[in-house]
Order: sequence, then structure tokens, then C-alpha cells
Amino acid sequence: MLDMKILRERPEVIRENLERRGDIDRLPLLENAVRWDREWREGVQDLDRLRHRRNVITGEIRDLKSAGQDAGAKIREAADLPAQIKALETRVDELQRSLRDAMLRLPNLLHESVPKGATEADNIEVRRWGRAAVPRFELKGHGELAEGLGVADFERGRRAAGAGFVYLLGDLARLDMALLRFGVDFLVKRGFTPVLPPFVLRRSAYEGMVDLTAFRDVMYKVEGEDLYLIATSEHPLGAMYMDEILDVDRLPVRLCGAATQFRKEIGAHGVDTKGLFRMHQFDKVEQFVFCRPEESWAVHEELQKNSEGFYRALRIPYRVVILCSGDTGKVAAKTYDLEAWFPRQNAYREVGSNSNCTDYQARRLNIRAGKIGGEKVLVHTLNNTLVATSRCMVAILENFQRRDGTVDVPRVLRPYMGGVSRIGAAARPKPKRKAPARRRASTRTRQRR
RNA sequence: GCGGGGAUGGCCCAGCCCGGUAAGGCGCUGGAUUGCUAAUCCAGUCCUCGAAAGAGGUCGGGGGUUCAAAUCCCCCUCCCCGCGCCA
Repeated sequence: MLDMKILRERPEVIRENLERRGDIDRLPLLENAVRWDREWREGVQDLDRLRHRRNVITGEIRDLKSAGQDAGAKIREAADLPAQIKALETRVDELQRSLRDAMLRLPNLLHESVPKGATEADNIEVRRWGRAAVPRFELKGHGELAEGLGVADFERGRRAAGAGFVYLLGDLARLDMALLRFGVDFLVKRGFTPVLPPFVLRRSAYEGMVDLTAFRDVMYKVEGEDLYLIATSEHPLGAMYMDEILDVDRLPVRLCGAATQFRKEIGAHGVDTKGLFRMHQFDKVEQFVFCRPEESWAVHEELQKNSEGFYRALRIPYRVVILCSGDTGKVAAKTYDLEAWFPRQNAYREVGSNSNCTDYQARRLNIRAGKIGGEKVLVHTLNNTLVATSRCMVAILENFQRRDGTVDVPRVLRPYMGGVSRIGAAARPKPKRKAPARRRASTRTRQRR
């Protein structure tokens, strides 16, 4: 939510921001908000005058009674005040609710460095890393490949839980866990505290993080309970310090959430839709930071470095784009996407998103920084995917696929997989005792050619 | 699931039976005093409206009774303890 002060003092800033985002549909919302705010303040003043009168008379009645005198006249004088107050209260409450609803729907102010643009196509690439190799042989689709290697079972996943769910088996199951564990260790080295959050949240906690409209569309609800499965660990991490005051000396708080995420809305476009790329359930390591306002832009770059460092460690080529004004999410002031190279799709595709939400989330969550009794200021919040395992595994299955249908495990992950260096090697017909060394070498040579 | 106890300002806690200005402590901030520190004393410490003076609100949430509700009545939520069930 935006600062009410901006609405009152500089509404043109909000209007320009909406125009920059190409969100002109919400301009009437802004006008209404300005009007409701003015009417609300007038109403509050009228209401306070009435309440003041009531309080004065009530005090007089109290004094008369305690002095043992007759208060009948005063009581009659006060008799019709409650109805008037009630009526005005109702009106003021309505105005306030309308105002808040409108405010919640106005997007965050974009940072000045966000390029103007309408759609995804206008996002600007800021850098690339690694060689986006074109395969020398026809890559198998990752789903087909994984099924063939016996490390994923989509059919049984569908049968048991529906489309969008899968059984990961053997080395792919281990790869998922290896990514999580490597990801967590990677961030712990950089000062993050690992957090295993609740995988469900109450509605009231959830409303601090997302809009009401999101519930129906993307979130799973536990039947008969006021609980929703988390769509990203950003949500429980953000809600963690709701209504709290964080010690300013202990900021920034760097949290590293490792959790399973559940999303109803997964769409169905692009190649290999039947696969791991879009799932109803996947695992993720998330960076989440609460910091002081003046340091959030530095932290934003820090989080970006972390994600890029992670993909470099895996040796997966990527590029970074800055989202244009029209493509930047409502709560973010600025967002970088990290797009990994997917050779089969012959494209860079989003695998992570890094947003500085400035004070927009914090205002709604009411998370402040300060000293108890001292001055308090809203914190800034930032979140950045370190790794969403499902998508990252697709990138691994595509980038490190060999001609023989096995897949190299990135070196840094091998210690987390009991030394397994290649997925599928064990599933293939056992080579003769003397053969393995030569066989591997020849495979490699062929691939290089 | 059953029984019991709770929710009051940043924290602790009184007030509730019996309606009439939410007391006190801790912490923190500022000031006074002071070789330093400590102690002591004074003021402040939540939200809203207001340029200010000031006013209003706030006792888990929502209704109700009343001139007046932390207090009485009704409904709901959450937390804690015990029992039950349980990895």
C-alpha cells in the first residue's frame, strides 16, 4: 500500500506512476481515493465534534450524580446523541473502507531506473553470462528424458494427484534436494538465516501479503480450516514479523526460506508443457530481506549478485533483464528477472525474480524499524528467488544432457548427491568391467565434435 | 475432540464481581542534577484528524444494553495448560 501522505500532498506522482505503468484503468480509482479521503477527513471531524459533546455531557452527568444531584435534564439532553453518532460512524466507516480498498489496488511507485515499456517484450537485458550453446544433437524434452531414465513419473503423478503433480524418483529426487541444500548453504555463507516456514497461512496473515483476488485464482485452501497453502515462501517470511517493530541495529534481517510451494494457476503454453516447467507444486529457496529504507537499493543488488552467483556455480548460462514499467508487478518498485538458457527451447526463460518492494509491503504488514520508544520507520522488504528447483532441474536436464541420454550433475551438487555425477548412468545397461573409462571418454569426445 | 485458564499501550501487569477520566512497574527518549558512571527527580513514550491550539479513538474481533462499557449481555477468533489421539 502507498503512503497516504502522497495521496494527499502529491497525487500527481501517483497518477504519473499509473501512466508510466500503462495502468490507466486505475486512474479513476485514484480520483475516487482522493475524494474519499477528503470526505473521510471531513466526516471524522464532524464525528469527533459529536463525540466531544457526548463526552462533555457524560462528564457532567457523572459529576452531578457523584454530588448527589439530579441529572435528569442532562440525561434527556444526551438522549439523541447516540443515534447521530451511530449514523455518522457508519458513513465514516464506509468511506474508510472504500478508501482502503482503493489504496490497496494502487501499485507501488516505480524506481526512476525502471525503463518505460508496455510488455515483456520491452524488458531490457542488462547482462549475460555463460555460453548459450546450441546443441549438436537433438535434445530430448526434459519430461520425456526424465521419464525414460526412470527418475520422474508424470503418469502416476496425474493419476494420484492430477495434472501438475509428479513423482520424482531416484537421482532426480536427490537432485531436487541437492539444489535445496546447496542453495541454503550458499546463502548461509552470505549471512542468511535458513528458515523452514509454515507451508500454510491463515487468511489474516495472508492478506498482509497478497490481494483478496489472488486467493480464488492461485491458492489452495484447506477445506474446513482457515488455512491456505503457500504459493511462495515469500509469503510466510513476509508475514513472520507482521505488526512488529524490528530493532534497527539488527537490520538488515536476511532470511533464506526453503519450502514447497503450491499454485493452482499454472497456465499451459510453450513447449514441453507436460513437464516440470510449470507445476502445481515445487520447491524453492527464497531470499527475503527486511532492511532500512536507505539501504534497500544496495541490498537489491546484493540479492541479484547472489542469484547470479548460484547459477554461475551450477554453470548454467543466463541473462538478467530489468522489467519494464508495464511488466513490473504491483508491489515492486523495481524487478530484475534472471533468465536461464534453455537450449531445447532455444530461449532464455525466467527462473527467478528479484524485487525491491520498498515500504509497500511493510506498510500493509505494519513492520517497522526503530528503537522501542524511539522514532520508527517502515522497513523495506525485498525478495528474490535463489532457486526454484523444478525449473532449475529443467535447465540442468537440457543444458547438461548428453547424446547418450544421460545428464551430467553440476559439480557443486555432487557432494549433496552422494557423489553421483551423472543421472541415468546407472539405469543404462551395465557396461563390461573394463569398459567404463573409455566409454565415458568417447562419449565426451563425440559431444565435443 | 473434551476440560480449564487467558488476550489490557514496546514488554509485564492492575482494573472486570459492583459501569462513571485505563492505575502501576519495566524498558526507551529528552531534560534537570552530577568529576565519570550509577542513583534520583521532571516530562514524554499507541493510532486518527488538525497549520496549531486542541479534539477524538484505542483494553483480541463483531454485535447489543446504557446518557456513559475494559467492566454487563450475545456471537466469534486466537493463545496457553491438562487429557485424548498421534509422526
